[in-house]
Amino acid sequence: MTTIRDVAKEAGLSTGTISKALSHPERVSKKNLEKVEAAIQKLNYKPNMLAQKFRSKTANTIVVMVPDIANLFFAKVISGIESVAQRAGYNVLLGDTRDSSKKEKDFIRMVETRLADGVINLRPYKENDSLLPKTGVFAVSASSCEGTPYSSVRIDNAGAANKVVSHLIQQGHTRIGVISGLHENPHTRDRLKGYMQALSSHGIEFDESLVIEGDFNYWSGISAAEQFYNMKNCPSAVFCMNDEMAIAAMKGFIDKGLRIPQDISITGFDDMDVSKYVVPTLTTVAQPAEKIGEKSAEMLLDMIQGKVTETKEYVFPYEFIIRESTTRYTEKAK
Amino acid sequence: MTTIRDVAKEAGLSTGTISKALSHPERVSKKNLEKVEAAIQKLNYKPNMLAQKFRSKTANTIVVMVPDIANLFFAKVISGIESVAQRAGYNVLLGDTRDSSKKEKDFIRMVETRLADGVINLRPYKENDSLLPKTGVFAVSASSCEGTPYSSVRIDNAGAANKVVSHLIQQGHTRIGVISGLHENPHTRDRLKGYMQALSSHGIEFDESLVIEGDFNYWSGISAAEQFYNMKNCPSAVFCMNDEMAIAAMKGFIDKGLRIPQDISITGFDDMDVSKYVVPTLTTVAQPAEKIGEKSAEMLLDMIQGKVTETKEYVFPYEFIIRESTTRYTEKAK
DNA sequence: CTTGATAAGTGAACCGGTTCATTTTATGTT
DNA sequence: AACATAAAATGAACCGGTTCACTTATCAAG
Repeated sequence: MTTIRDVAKEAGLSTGTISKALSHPERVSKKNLEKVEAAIQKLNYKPNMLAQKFRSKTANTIVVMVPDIANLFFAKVISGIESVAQRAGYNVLLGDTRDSSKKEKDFIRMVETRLADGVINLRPYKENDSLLPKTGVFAVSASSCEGTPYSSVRIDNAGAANKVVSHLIQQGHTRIGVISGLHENPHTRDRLKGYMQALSSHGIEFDESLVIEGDFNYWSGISAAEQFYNMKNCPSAVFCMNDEMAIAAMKGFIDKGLRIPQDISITGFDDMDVSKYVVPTLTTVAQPAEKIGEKSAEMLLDMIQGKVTETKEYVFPYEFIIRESTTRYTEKAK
Repeated sequence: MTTIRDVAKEAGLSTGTISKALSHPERVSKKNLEKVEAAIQKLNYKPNMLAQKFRSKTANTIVVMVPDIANLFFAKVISGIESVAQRAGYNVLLGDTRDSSKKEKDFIRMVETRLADGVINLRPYKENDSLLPKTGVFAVSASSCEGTPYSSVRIDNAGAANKVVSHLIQQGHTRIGVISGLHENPHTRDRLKGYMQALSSHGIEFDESLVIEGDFNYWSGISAAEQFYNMKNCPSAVFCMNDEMAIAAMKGFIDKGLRIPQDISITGFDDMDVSKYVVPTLTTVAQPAEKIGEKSAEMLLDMIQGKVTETKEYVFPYEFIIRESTTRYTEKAK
């Protein structure tokens, strides 16, 4: 492996000059710049980035912790992070934590040990379950929830849920089912809050039996749909806490012979690409995933570069998209 | 920042002993091991990984180059890579290249400069368009095509396409349309080859006008469906080169009033999760994405660790999955 | 042709681990 | 107790860049 000293010898200059030629070419004479260039070419010199980073103590890397990489929503957030990071000359180290706190610890350790400059967490913050130390680690929570104790970017989940459910109520629905995420998930909590707000502000009483717990994955949507179908009094509309479960629920109901939206209205959350492919297309809430990623990265870089010191919370607007899967309530259901 | 020398002083030992205690604890006496442990605790010492990697010259990191992170197929391959890498103690650095060769070069440079030990490329190899140097970089191509000149993992794309199209022919279809990827894409080439083989082995003449070029994305599927619909002699079945375009085409045809599969049969490729959600569910080819990722990582690690030197090609079996979107040919079409 | 100021270049020290030849200590044998 | 041998510990050198106090070259002004 050729080192900077080899180049120095070849060019007849000192290592300091070579180093400067590479990082601050404007501070080196044109004549010598050419010599350096020639020597580098001749020796096919590639600076050892590990040595560079080690000495200069900046990794130019940010870590992104993802609970599940095979999730389209996260993929889009990452895409946004990537684009901002790249522009700023930072690398993005992606950590698929698979909800394992051991892995999360490993990635946080990378920041503590200067392998990375900061971390963006895509797993929503849960009280008493944060592995992030209070100090010494620059961190941003993307797609977070209310009450995250460090810098975060999110949408108003409760408000969005409220909006969706209010729309269903205005369409005449009064028995509105919910397919939620896991109860302990912070997103579930926020969105359920919005659901209940919508009911109460329209004078509808909350019926606990209409909330079926899912886990944000496909099969839980299918199973929830079956449970609803078998109720003596099936709801006329179902608010699903993400698109995947909503699409599953539609399939579940269709297989039972119900028509959507004539017999039952369905709403989702996230606006995945699929949601506009599916037949019928899905009424849902669009989260600006890519922008959430971009903003998170910007916030983190500002912290790393010392431009910002206090913790901030950025709340993006969401978009409620009405498509074919919802319609006015009519008597005929089931 | 506390260094190993601080720990040595605190424990009353030499740096060498501390270092050994951390990497080969079995070679240090129990008594001193405890002293070291105590000193580390007391000083809250975190070894500087950059220094470690710099000195030991192994980054324990592999780079994965992805043309598009927001693509479910890639996400699954990555997931497989991650799991193998993690198990071997390697980190995975994800590079979203967005088909930009500049970015690809940057990531390859990371390997050349020892920031990473090897690279897995998820973009299929295209002749005269490879940025990988012939030597000095450990590389594996995942989800590759026939004729990749370095180690690779793939399925038999041509064979799978042949199988799909042969099935359609056996169901009585003779005019079979194709929605392809971009012509220059190697996957397009391989799959088209399979399509033509199926036709010729059943004595059906190839009709160029039945191949419509798409780009693997949703809208190109919609547009292709429209073009087929407007033909004087619309095909009775369409072979789509990925699921996304197949789902789009189904929607396109349905919107025109055609029924699937009664009026027109549709097949996809990839078996995305959505493909079993969609109504009707999609007949397609399943690629073992996760396994492709795992195998790629295993091959790369073997190369890095010097266990294997020659370049290898691993071809996974594919799975042809018949669902609801295809049926026997009947006269009534359109 | 000095002088002074600025630009360019030098090279040894440094970053914080790991490594290894060498010294010290522990263990076993007779 | 004396000696051989293995195990443990030592600490200086090293990795390949960057940094910075210092020297040398350059050039405009007097």
